[in-house]
Amino acid sequence: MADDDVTVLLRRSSLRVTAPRVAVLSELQGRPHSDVETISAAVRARLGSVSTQAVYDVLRALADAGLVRRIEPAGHPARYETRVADNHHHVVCRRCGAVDDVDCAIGSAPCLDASSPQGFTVDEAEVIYWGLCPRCQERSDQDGPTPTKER
Amino acid sequence: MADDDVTVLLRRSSLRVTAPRVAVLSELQGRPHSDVETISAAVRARLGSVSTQAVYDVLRALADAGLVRRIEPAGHPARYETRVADNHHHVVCRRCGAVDDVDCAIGSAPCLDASSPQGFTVDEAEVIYWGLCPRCQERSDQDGPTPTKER
DNA sequence: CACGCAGTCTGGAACGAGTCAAGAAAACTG
DNA sequence: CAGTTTTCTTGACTCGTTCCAGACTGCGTG
Repeated sequence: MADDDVTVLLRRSSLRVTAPRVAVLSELQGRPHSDVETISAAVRARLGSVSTQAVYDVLRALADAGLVRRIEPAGHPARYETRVADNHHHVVCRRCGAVDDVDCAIGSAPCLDASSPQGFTVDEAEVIYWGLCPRCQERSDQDGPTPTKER
Repeated sequence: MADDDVTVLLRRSSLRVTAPRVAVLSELQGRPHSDVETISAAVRARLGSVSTQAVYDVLRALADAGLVRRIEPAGHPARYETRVADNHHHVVCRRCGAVDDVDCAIGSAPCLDASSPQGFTVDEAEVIYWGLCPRCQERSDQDGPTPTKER
């Protein structure tokens, strides 16, 4: 997606159009499920120098505006993705933390009715599948036993 | 559950029976979904003094042995529970972090088949429902608008 | 098209949860 | 019980993330 389109996206959410924002959003399109460090590196490669703080701020602004979704798999730093319109879930590799999309097994969001437990008001059902990515499956066939729950 | 029973549990998993372990496990039975701090406090009230580190170590040992399950809701410290035999899920309050059990919507574990996405080997489907607990619903009716995604 | 200010960015300090390391102190083994 | 192995204590430290104060800037207004 061209930077122009990203600009339109930002404007449409009444967010100021700044270089860091354009860069973050644009880089994120090409690298779904990146963590802050990866994003920072990409943004810096493009703009020269951007503070880590700015990246955090931008990501928060984008997330608040609904342009970006934050994923926080237990035991791994947060990831971000731009695929935000639909209701999909994620597979996370126990060993290397790789993340991939999984289309919703059931239907529309929240895709599972929690049977209104204990008076809670539920507005989102988050599903995370845990397992091993292809690459790590290979590795564990060779060296050593399957990792246990890890840490 | 009496400490004797807890002792048996530990032995059965070939874990050494130490005061901190008995205390942690036993307190956890009465307080499901406690975080480390709560557990430490309870254990100290019972034993006098136990280092935080010991609590972490004990919890890890128990988790590795499968006597305890660790829950890590994004943005909240880890919680622990002793209900491990069945396959159930959790509701988490966006505002106060309260956790409650939800019986599995579908069937046995993993209760949702990830349609074997991108070659991942899936061994667990984790479901977290996000919402507001009864108490926080009240509070938000009064003071101020519903919290957005929080943070 | 200069002005002004809310909204952004920089750099650095600070924080909470959790981990690592080394030695002292217990729990099983025979 | 003496020996061996595991666990607990203490304290320093990492990592991801947030907070703060001040400098800077995109952009609606006059």
